This record gives sequence, structure tokens and C-alpha cells, in this order.
Amino acid sequence: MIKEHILKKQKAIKYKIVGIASDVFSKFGFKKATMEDIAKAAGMGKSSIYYYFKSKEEIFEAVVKKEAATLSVELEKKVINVHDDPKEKIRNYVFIRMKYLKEMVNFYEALKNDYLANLAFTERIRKKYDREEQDTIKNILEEGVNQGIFKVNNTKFAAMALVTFLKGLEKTMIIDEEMDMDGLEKNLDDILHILFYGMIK
Amino acid sequence: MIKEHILKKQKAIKYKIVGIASDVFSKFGFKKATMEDIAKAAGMGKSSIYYYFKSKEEIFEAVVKKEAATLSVELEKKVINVHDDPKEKIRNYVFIRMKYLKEMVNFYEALKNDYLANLAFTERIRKKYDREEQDTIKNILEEGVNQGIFKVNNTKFAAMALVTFLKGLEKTMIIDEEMDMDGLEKNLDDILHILFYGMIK
DNA sequence: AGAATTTTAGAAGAATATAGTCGAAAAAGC
DNA sequence: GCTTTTTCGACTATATTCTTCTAAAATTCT
Repeated sequence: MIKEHILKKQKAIKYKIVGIASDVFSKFGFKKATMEDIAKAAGMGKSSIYYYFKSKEEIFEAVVKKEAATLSVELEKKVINVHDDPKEKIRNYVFIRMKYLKEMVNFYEALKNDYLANLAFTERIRKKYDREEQDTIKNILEEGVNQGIFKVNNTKFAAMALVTFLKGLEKTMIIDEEMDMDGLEKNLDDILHILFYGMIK
Repeated sequence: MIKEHILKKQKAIKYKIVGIASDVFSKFGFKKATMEDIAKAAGMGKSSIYYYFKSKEEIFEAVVKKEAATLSVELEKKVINVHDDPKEKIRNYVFIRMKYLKEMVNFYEALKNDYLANLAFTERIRKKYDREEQDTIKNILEEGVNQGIFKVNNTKFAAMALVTFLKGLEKTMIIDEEMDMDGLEKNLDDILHILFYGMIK
């Protein structure tokens, strides 16, 4: 039997490994990152890593989950639980999400090789967060409507539209290597400006 | 026999491949970059690359040579053939060289793995440029002395000292992964300031 | 057009690298 | 000191990767 406080220590070590693996994957991409790379970066033997995770994929999964959780927390703090006006909230939401995606692009580089095979795998992990995302946007929109700032008839549909747009950006970022990210980021405000000034009373 | 104008075309293609390989090595490092990566990036089959280069090392060698040549040209244009005062020239020299090193660090990443084995190989390629470098600095120093701006007794020794310092930085950049490059770059001016105001009459 | 030359692509071989396993030894906890 | 937890190094089977070879495609030359 595994004892209680031992489990906690294991979790802490796993957490540390995931953080380091995150750096390694971010630097090399999933395929080019080796267990040896991760082990060295963590300052331990390869087989010690296997003591905590049973495969490379399992580590990757943990990394993606952690990233998603980090995004959730950041959004929570900076968007959801803040008393800015809804307009500012949406702007923050979009920009934080963009920042997150930029960081994630390296992870998804793995997909560029074995595209279809891995897409399913990553999509599965993310699906859970899609609903959450849509609800968040919907809540912000409704808040804006209640405050008389937005004029949106169907907040659910509008939320879906915005999330779809953001997911579209994501796909573009992952697949279309030629896209000019910095240019896009600068244009985001214009896009949002258009969005807002077609929406604001 | 290979015909004259065909050779020119081959050279052009080789040049293109070297440029692309440069990007790939820069992104992945020598070891993680595969011939497949290079071939794909160049839009041709793997064996076509082997038609122009007989090994991965030969491509890498060509890349390093090209980089060194690029540095030479840039230094020529922005430092040697310019009528700035010698103080500014040295400052430009050091900063351009730093910029170059920063770009080169990725190539040298190969060395981090198989350090001693590859060091000899890269060192051989660079040796030719070391003398050139020392002469350039020496000339700038002498120019400064002639203009009565610098007080340097032995320009040859002083040039050697500066080059040694720059090479020291290089080694540090390659081997010591923990070094804070951005911080260093900011401090370079301070270092140069010290260098200058110990030297200027 | 057809022969000669140059270039590419694909398949296959040989060497290397990598993910993952196993048992034994070290470290930590009791 | 004995048990449990953790690390490590050696090992294997598999997959990758460098490189070679051959034949076909494209280009150039006559």
C-alpha cells in the first residue's frame, strides 16, 4: 500500500517533471523531444521518469492539461472575477487567449508531422474546456446586455461565434506556418473595435 | 565531364540549400535537424540533397562558412569602411559580433552533446577568420591612436585582448546554458564604457 | 527528334537513437 | 535493521535516420 504523505510527495515531483517537460516540449516539439532530454533537464535518470509516468504521451498529456489549467486560472483572475466593464473583459479574454495560443503553438508542432493521428488525441483533452470557454464568453456578453452596454439578441450564438473565431485562429496558427502572428496581434484590436462598435449602443 | 554553365546552376542550388539548411539548423540544432527536415523545407527529395552534398556534416560546414562570410560582409560595411570615429567603430564591432553570436548559438548547440568531438571540426573552419578579426580590431585601434583619440601602446596586444574577451563570451554562450544573454547585452555598454574611459585621453 | 547529360525520387541497407523494461542498489521512513 | 520508496544503469526491441543505389524524369545538346 502507498502511504498518504508519500503520495503527496510523488505528486510534487510529478508536478516538477511536468513543468520541466513543458519547457522541453516547448523548445523541441513533441516528436523531437526525447525522454533523455526531459530526464537530463530534470537532473535524473531516464528510468526515474518512467517511475512517475508510464509513457512519453502521458507526460505530454499532463503538460497540455497543466497549460489548460493555467489558462483557466489566468482567465479566472483577470477576466471573470474582475469588475471591469464587459467590453474590457472581452478584450482581455481575447488577448490572454492569444498569448496562451502563442505559447501552445510549439506543443502543437507535434501535430504538424503526424497531423491526423495526433489531432484526435489532443482534441480529446481540450474538448472539456470548450464548453467552459463558451459559457464564460456568454456570461460576459449577458453581463454587458444587463448593464445596457451591449445589444446582443442571442448571447449563446454570439458566444459560439466568438469562440469559433478564436478556434479558427488557433487552427490557422497551427497549420499555416506562414502566418504573420505579430501582425495579427496588432490587428486584433481593430477586429475587436469592429466587433464592439457594431455592438455597442 | 560537367559543363561550365551547369556548374553555375549547381552552385546556385547549393547556395539555396545552404540557406534553407541554415534555417533548419538554427531551429533544431545540428543533431535534431534531419536530412528529411532540410529536404522538406527545400521542397525536394532527400536523395536530391545528397546529389549536392555528400553528408549532413558537409551541409553544416557550408552553413557555418556562409554565416562567417555574412558576418565578414556586415562588419566590412558597417564598421571597417565607415568614417565614424574609432570609438564608435569598436562599439559597432562588438555589438554586431554579439548579434552574430546570438544567432550562431543554435548551430553550436550541436556541440553541447558531442562536445569535444565537434569542437575540433568547427574550430578548424573558424581559425581562418580569427586572424582576420584580430587585424580588423588592430586597424581600428591604430586609427584611433593616429587620430589622437586612443592611448594604446601595443595595438596588437590590445586587439588580441579584445578578441580573446569576445571569444570568451562565445564559449560562455555555448557552454554555460544558464547565462542571461539579455542582461549581458545590456551590460556590454558598461563594459565598453569602462574600456573606453580607461583608454581615452 | 533523339542521344547525352543532369537532376530527382523512391526503395533499401546499415548504423544509430530512442522508448520502454527489469532487477539491483541506494535512500528514506519506521 | 527491516520495509518501502526511489534512483540508476544495463538491456532490448523497435523506429529513425543517414546514406547509397538504381532507374526514371527533366533538361540540354546536336
